[in-house]
Amino acid sequence: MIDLHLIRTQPDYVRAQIARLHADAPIDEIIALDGQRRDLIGEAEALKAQRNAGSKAVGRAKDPTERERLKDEMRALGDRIGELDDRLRTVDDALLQAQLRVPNLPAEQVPDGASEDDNIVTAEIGERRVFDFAPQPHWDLAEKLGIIDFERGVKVAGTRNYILRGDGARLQRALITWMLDLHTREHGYQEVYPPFLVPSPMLYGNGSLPKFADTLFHDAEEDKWLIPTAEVPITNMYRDEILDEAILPIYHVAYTPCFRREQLSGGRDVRGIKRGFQFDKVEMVKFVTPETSDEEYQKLQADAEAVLRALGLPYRILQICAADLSFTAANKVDLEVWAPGSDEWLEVSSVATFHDFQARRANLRYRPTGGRPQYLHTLNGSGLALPRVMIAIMENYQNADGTFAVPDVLRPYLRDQEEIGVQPPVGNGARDLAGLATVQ
RNA sequence: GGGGAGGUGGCCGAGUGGUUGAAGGCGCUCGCCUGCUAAGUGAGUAAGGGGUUAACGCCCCUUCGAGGGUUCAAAUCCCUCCCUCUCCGCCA
Repeated sequence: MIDLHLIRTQPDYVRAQIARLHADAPIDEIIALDGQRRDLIGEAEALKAQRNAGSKAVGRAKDPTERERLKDEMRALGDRIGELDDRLRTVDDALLQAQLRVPNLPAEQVPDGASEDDNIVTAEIGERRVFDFAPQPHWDLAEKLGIIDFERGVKVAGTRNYILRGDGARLQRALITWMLDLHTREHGYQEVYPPFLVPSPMLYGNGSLPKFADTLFHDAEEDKWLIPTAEVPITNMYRDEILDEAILPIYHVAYTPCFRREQLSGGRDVRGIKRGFQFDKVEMVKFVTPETSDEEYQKLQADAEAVLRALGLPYRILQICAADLSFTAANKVDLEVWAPGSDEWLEVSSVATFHDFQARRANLRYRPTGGRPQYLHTLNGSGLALPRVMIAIMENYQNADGTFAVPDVLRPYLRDQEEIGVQPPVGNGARDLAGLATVQ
């Protein structure tokens, strides 16, 4: 949410910023409701002060007649207060609903633009490899090697599902462990392992609700949602708390699966593992003071880039323009890795700063030394999204014979294995079947 | 899933209808005092919202797990829900 006081005092500024987003927001409605709300509060509170004083007088009153007279008076007052409170509740709720629909305002330095076509490539890092053979897309390569089983994934779970097998599964596990180690050992993050199924307020807190309900998986029985990103549980970890300034900044990193009801679309995007209903991600989340927020944003981006650099993958940085900013972000860059087999840039990280937008929704505050509590700033960035990193490794490190090399940094995590080749057959003997029989 | 106990301020812990926004203690802050420290001593020490002020501040409302109800008046009584502890059951 953005500051109600800002909307009240500088509505034109707010409207102008929202225009930059090419978005709509119920600013007039909010201003009207805010006015009604404050009028009602003033009225109700004056009556409450009267009733509180009157009720004390009842307790002190000696004379029974006088006592009854006061009680009648207070009863009448109570009825009027009840009416005002009912109206206030209605107005409050409408105001909150309207506020929840207002997107975050873009940071000053975010460039204008009309659509995602106006995003700006600010840097391209690393050399794109020149192949002396035609690089395969990962869906062919991985299937031939037997490390991704598309057919059985679909059989088990429906379209856009796949099963990683053998070294495919190991590679992803190695990547996860290595990324977590990198961020915890070298970038100062604390690893956390959060719940994947959370109730609605958490999604309002990070800004996924109410706008993106149709892209989330919901369990009606428990009224809980599968997380679309680790950002959801982590951002809410400190909700309703007032943190000591001394403990900020807080850095967390987590590995979780992410669940998204992607809108089905035809074409290339359905091939391979680029886009699924479930994918794994290592996510970084920061809680910082407003003063350090810009600096922390730069560092966060560097932390995400460090993963790609260490893997030796060519990537580019995309500054997102105002029109393409997500609902919650004040500023955002995407990191896109080059996939030579698929012949496209793949978004593997989104690094965003939210200023106090999420903090207001989730009630995340800190107490400046000697001062009054105030909202802190949140930031997050993928570090990184696993399937697309897998794609990039397979496609960039592939050999002419259809195998591919393991990037140096991952070898210690794969028993020094140097390349991934055709997987040996499975289930081929009495040994395996005998083993299976004893498994519970 | 079933039974029992309980959820009060930064922490511990009183408090079963009215001067209790909440005793007492601990912690913390500022001051006094004592060569230093410890001890002692005085004062202060929740959040949110509304109003007022140039500002410091002042006034008012709300909040004792959450929501609803009874009452002139609720931390205190009633209902629903959530959470914690505990016994039993079940279970990776």
